[in-house]
Amino acid sequence: MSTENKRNIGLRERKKAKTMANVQMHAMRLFRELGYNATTVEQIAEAAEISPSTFFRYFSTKEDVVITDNYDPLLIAAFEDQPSDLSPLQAVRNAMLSGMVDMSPDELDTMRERNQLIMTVPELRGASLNNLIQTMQLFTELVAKRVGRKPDDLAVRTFAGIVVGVNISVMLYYAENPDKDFSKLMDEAFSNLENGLPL
Amino acid sequence: MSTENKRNIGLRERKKAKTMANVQMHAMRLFRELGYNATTVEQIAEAAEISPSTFFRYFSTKEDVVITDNYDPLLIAAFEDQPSDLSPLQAVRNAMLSGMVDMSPDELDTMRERNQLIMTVPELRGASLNNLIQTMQLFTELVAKRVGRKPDDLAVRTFAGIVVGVNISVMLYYAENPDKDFSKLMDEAFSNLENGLPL
DNA sequence: ATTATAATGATACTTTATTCCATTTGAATG
DNA sequence: CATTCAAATGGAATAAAGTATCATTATAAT
Repeated sequence: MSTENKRNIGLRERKKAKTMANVQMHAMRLFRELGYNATTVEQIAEAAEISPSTFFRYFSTKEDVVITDNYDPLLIAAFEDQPSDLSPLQAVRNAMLSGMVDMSPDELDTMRERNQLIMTVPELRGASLNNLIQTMQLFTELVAKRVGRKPDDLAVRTFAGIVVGVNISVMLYYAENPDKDFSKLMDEAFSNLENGLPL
Repeated sequence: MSTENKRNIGLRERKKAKTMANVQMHAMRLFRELGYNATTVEQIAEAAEISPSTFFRYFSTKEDVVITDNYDPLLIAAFEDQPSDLSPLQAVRNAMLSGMVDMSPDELDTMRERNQLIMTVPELRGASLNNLIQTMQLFTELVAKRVGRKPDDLAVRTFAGIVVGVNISVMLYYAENPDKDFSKLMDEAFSNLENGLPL
């Protein structure tokens, strides 16, 4: 190990990230043009100029090419940054919204298309919900820490489940109403929850 | 049409129901013994003494042999039976619990094993969550009707999402703690929600 | 008893996903 | 700059899920 080799951002890593993004881009384009099920991994691989085997090295399933994201670390950081005088619910709400406000129009567009595809295609919806549950388990840890309870406390679990439930309803609503503002919908949904579900 | 042919419970229908239950039984046994992924549809078909093609006529996917149930009609009926002076949340809570109290120990056992399998195997969890969303959409209609709002009202949607979220957390908790009483867990989780998530 | 309809089994086929191995490419070192 | 090492890649072979078709068998209706 020489003077500087801590950072993993050599040519190799940069190339991998580039390939990954490229594959996702072509995949989304093909899904848009042909439909998700009508598009084969072989076609995606060909469009991205890689072999099918390489595709599966980047994404372990066809679903993953749509599902894979890295919002969790950001979400965690945002949650832990929330002042401790906020209620857990307010902290979650702020954390979720903070991630969306500073998204470029381009990123918002990508997210919208992704959400529509995911919520429309059963396989993707299932995979995505599975993903949400992992996020939920992460959240359970964080919330437990914050309120000084154990992560296997049913109240903490229920809290995390409810947050996920709000997310699901908003994602579905947004898929049906893509012209609305996602962060506003999320904000509104959390408002309802904070106000004790006024129906 | 003769004097009596309204009821669809001829020999054919009875046989089908029997075959279906038989396939599910053998599938669950094999999944228990070999694991879900290590069990092939061919093995299930052989154990149940049917052909693979017949398997796919009963269940459109391998997942479906675990997921398929018919609780929705019961749940709907139970919800609509709730007195109108109850809040929507209380009505949902009662409806969900009413379905569980009169289950035989045998049925409870089956449900416990099913839940554990589903929550443990990613594919099944995804498929099951997808199913839950369908139930959620059903519920959205019912709640909207009950409170006199439209089914595309975000508040109604959020409410339904939250109910689903509670269910998810309880199902996961129950999979990890199979010795607890499922209906008690559900009751406790809804209590937390009604009390405004005391954390 | 006969005709019509529905369920079944057998076969062939497509696609997803996994595995193994030989080859290529980038990284690190003297 | 050449060489060595490790990682990424492509190609081929394989297994299982799921689909489509068609002949056969079982049930229902008259």
